[in-house]
Amino acid sequence: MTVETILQKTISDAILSLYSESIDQKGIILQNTKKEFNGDFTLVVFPYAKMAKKNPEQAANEIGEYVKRELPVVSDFNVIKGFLNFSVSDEYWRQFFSDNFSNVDFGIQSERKEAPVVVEYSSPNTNKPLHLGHIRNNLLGWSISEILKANGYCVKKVNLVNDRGIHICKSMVAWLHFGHGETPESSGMKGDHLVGKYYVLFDKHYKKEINDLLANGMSKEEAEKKAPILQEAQEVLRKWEAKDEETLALWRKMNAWVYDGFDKTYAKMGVDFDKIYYESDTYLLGKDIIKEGLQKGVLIQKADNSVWADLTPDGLDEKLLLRSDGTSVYMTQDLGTALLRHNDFDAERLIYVVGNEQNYHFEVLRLVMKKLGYEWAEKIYHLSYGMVELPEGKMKSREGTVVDADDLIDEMIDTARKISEEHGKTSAFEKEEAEHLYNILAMGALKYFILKVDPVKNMLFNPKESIDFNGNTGPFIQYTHARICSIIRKAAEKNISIEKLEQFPIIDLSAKEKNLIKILYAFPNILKQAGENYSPALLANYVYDLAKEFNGFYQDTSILHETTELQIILRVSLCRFVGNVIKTSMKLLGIEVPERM
RNA sequence: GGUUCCGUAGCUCAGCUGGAUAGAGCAACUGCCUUCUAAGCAGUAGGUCACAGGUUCGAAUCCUGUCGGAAUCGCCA
Repeated sequence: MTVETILQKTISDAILSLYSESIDQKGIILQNTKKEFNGDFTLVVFPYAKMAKKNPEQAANEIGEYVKRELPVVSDFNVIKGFLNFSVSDEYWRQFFSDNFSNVDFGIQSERKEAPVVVEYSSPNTNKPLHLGHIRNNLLGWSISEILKANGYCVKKVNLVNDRGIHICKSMVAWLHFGHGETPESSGMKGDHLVGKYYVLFDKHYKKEINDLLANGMSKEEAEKKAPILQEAQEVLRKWEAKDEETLALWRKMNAWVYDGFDKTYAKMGVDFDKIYYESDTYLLGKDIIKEGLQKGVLIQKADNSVWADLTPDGLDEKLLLRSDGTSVYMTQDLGTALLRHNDFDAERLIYVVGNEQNYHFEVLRLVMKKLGYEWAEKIYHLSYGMVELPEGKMKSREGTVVDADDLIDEMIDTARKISEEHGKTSAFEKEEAEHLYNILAMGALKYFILKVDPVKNMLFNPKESIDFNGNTGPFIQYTHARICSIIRKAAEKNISIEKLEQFPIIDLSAKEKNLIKILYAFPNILKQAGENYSPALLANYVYDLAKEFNGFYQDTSILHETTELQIILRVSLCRFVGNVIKTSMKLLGIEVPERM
């Protein structure tokens, strides 16, 4: 039990005994006392003062007296206007500190919850390489999965690869026309980039054909449909659906190239999956559900045989679920895969990490599922995230303003190398060790930069200026960790053993030490909130605050000097604690922390 | 036009379920490397929390409206 829960309970008792009002202890909200005031936890008493029909100050004093009398851990209290500030005894903080400082799993929930949480993320198309938008998706999906695991959930990370459809056929057609048998081996290109190259070539050629047709007097709309290369792609799609062996062989070959490329990018980003679904296996799913819905009469069939869901009662419009020719649309498939996933995992929650351009889609998905009688539709949660914008505006593939994931990562590594060498940081490093460090720093900078922003918000990414190594950045936190490791190494050289903690209670904590301990104390709660809100940003901003606070402490405290051995032990232990929490937080964000840099 | 989301310092972002004097970083300016790593620290300056109403002891936070920006409203995925 934490002090907060004990305080809540006692306050609840106090209100009951003083004012005969019963308030659930969970409804008693405590906040951390602001730095400018004395105390550790603050109760805002205005609501209870009203209840007690007394003025706030009087009520605060009464509650304060009661709590101080009943709770030995509360050493004192003070009242300012309607704010009741409790001071928790130093013994409590020291005890908390010595109980937890060496716990590498501090804050991690060890009790396992039974039902899994399924997190779908990444979900790439196989016709082009991953770009900056995918990076946000992948980092968010991976990190939130790890955060949920740390909160005791059994998490299944899944990827639904969109491996079929007109887009991949476009790449195939272009490759047949212009490829001359080019392969990743023959060209030295990464497979996904190679296939992407042909997708771009297709588009170029397609545009040219449209222009030619326009020049011949055809309408724009017609030209877009009649362009020969597009018709060819559509023919390839028909052949694919008819399981034409030659088409399938090419499709398999080119997809294999792409997967090979994706795997490399995923590995660089450090993300992984427990299960991969392929749309080619699932794209026919969902039709049965629709039929069932028709029989139940919750869906409507129009004269042309197309099937619709009427969502006007829910404030939306009508949504197509089956085309007039009986083929399925995106929504049909998603209905099917949702059911499949529910059956596969019997999950407590189905999380989809998908961009906010699909907010409407998921709203409809949930509503239709419910209409069809699947109560578990409420378990579907769309973890929606905003777009990544560039200084020039939106990323547009046609205008070539897309930031390629692999290019960006390489560029980051170059930057890390350049800056590190300028600082002369790695002159003593072996070459291999230095390269490894540049890698860690580059990915740390990139990941932290993206994860620290609230997912719902669109974010701006300036490739030239945004990725920095100073200030609120990944490398700053990594740097803090490296210095902590350095202190612990030096302490070991001085034969300072931090195991002698039973001696701690006789040492007074300085204000700065106490402040750090209070920040550390908050970690489990932050972790829980990050899980509940599906927001790695919460954790990222917390760990920055911690690192910043530690740096201030580091600067004006002689951790290893000019003091008694016991004080040194205490401070080194504090370093250990801060280091552990930084390491854990960063790990959950997917960021490695080096021991020296 | 309908719906949803966003709007906080010059720029990029925090601000937990309403609480005390709105916080960081970057950029600018001042100091600090003989002392555990200066990728750092301390400080100065920078705000009508888009705007207007409302709710209440109390609003950046909740409600309504207005103005800006984004997304979406395809028999594309």
